[in-house]
Amino acid sequence: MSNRPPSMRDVARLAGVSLSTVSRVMRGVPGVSPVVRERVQSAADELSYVVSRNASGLVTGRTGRVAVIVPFLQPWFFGSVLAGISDTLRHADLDMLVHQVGELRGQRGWTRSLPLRRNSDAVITVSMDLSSEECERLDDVGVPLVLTGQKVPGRACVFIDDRQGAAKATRHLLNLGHTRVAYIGSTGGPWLSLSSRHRLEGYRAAMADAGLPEWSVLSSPGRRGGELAMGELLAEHHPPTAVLTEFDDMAMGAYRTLRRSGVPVPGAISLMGFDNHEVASVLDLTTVDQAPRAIGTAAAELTIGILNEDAPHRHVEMPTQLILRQSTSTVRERP
Amino acid sequence: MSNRPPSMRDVARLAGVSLSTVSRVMRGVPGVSPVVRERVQSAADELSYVVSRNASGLVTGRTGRVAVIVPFLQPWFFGSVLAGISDTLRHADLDMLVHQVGELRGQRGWTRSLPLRRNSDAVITVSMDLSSEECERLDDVGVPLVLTGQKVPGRACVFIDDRQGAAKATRHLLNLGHTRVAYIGSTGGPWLSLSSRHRLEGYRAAMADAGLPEWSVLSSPGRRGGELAMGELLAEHHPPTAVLTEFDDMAMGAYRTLRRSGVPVPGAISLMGFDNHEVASVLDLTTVDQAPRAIGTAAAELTIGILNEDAPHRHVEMPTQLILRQSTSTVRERP
DNA sequence: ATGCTCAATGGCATCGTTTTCATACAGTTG
DNA sequence: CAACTGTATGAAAACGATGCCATTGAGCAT
Repeated sequence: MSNRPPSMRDVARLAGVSLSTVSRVMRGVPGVSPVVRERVQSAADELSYVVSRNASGLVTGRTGRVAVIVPFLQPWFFGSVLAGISDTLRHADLDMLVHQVGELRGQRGWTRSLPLRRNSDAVITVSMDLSSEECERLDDVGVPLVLTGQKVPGRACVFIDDRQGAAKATRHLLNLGHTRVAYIGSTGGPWLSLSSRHRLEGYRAAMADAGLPEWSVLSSPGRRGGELAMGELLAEHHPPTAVLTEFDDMAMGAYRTLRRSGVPVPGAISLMGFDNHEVASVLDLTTVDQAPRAIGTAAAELTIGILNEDAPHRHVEMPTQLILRQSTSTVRERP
Repeated sequence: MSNRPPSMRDVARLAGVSLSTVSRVMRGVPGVSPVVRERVQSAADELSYVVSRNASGLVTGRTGRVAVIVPFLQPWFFGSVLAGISDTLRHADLDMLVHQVGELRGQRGWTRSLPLRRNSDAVITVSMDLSSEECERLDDVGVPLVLTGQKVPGRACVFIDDRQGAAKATRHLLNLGHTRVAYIGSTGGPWLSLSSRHRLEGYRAAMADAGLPEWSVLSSPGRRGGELAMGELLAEHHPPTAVLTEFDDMAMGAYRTLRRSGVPVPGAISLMGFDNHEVASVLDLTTVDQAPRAIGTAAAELTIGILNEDAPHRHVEMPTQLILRQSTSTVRERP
């Protein structure tokens, strides 16, 4: 293992100049003659020297890092958002610190347990659905805060219009001629409850507009919840001919129940999800896309904008898009 | 926005002690009376002070951060590995820096472009399938390197026995009475090529052991490749009665083709994947689990061990496990 | 009382940068 | 030739922690 990584002093010695000059060259600021600049550059290359963010950050007060807080890392969605964030931050020469909150959440003062303060220039939360109290706790860190997946007045946020997305989906089903359109939603989940509410509202609004009665079943979030909820619906005397679920994961559970019960999709029941899960295409599931990667990109851009003080707009609404596949079709009443 | 984050000096002043004492308390080292310790602690809490890793790292030479390098962030697999790493590192009070290499890979000297040097205490690569030259480049950073998803003699690695896993899967199909067992593999993928090779070898070995002819189709990695490959197999005069794919993603593509062609699974063809993708259960896909989260955990533990100098074992082989679901069954010849 | 030990605490140099200020030197001008 | 530019360069003081060494004072044996 190498003894000690080279310091700026080593570069200075090798190039025969002072520390200040090396610093100027490394930061690319003017005020160094081309000859010297060249000499310093090649000295640095020779030692394969890179500036210690630790040390420079100490002086500048900037760490060159952005902390990203996610509830969990496993679900598909977060990987996509992180991918967007990561790519965008790299171009601004910022590193990405990832904190998975997970089960820690709920413990009083989990925001404290993260070593954010002084260790990042900004904080991005991903679908954390923060309470205003939690927001304030994070404000306390003293760096800009950018939220995704929730809309809070006066704060920098990136979000989608869940209400509109769900309404769009519902209208798609209604346009196909369905009148008995049920909704499977989640309840009591550990996060996303705000988005849950909005999606349900969107469905309700669309149904009301069409003058049709709403029909919603709430279950535990996740695949299992979808399975159970669909079971309930099938047990009805007159089951629905179309079902919209709050997210693709629940749709997959519902799909499983349908397959096991021998109910043809979309023959007897049209099924729709929400999210455009990476495997929705495998199931040919009609769904609503929310472009998670683009959300990440937007959040990172917003963050960079704020850090550069040229903060333009603080609210970014991402579009949702209907993805039509094979799991929905016009209504065909069963005999 | 607050003026300036509190420094250790502020805490010291508030608690009426010296800098050294605060430092001792924050690091939890002995040599401070309980009374003072308590006083300092509450002063720190009041200011919601946390130590600056930047500053402490400057002195100790440790950054308190571990860099994780992944090819991409979107695929399900990486999220799971990261989840394992993240949780484990947190307990050791280490932060996780994530670098997505993505398209950068392949550019000469991509290892240089990452600001690793001096900015992390260790580097973990996830399924990067590094060449020995790339390894050396990373050694150059001067911090311990831990590889996952590949086995390199003399280096700290975490990996699974792909060969054995594929052989296990193949034998499962053979035990069900299948004799025409095909393999769908990937070719020319941007990464994972080593693991690809091993899985194919495992399949071949199992077939050879059973005295049966191998039958493999290589296609582009990913779902689309699976679709196409399965199309090819179905076009044969005597299609196989069982198909093993290199990974679940390809199995999903294959599954789609089968569904569209009206071939019942597992009625006419038994289908197996490899990875235990989070949605394999939705499709009731029999597969081989490689516990990505556990891989992450193991890699992080290995890293921590090395950092604490008590590095025990440098090679960790993770077990694979057959996950039996509904997509495989005993052979039933079609009429 | 005196000397000794040991735990608790404070002082200060140090880490590797940035930043401000001072200096040297070349070129221009009156 | 003196005074004034302005541009390169260097010296030194931060930044916020750690870690070594010195100091203090209490407890105890002599």
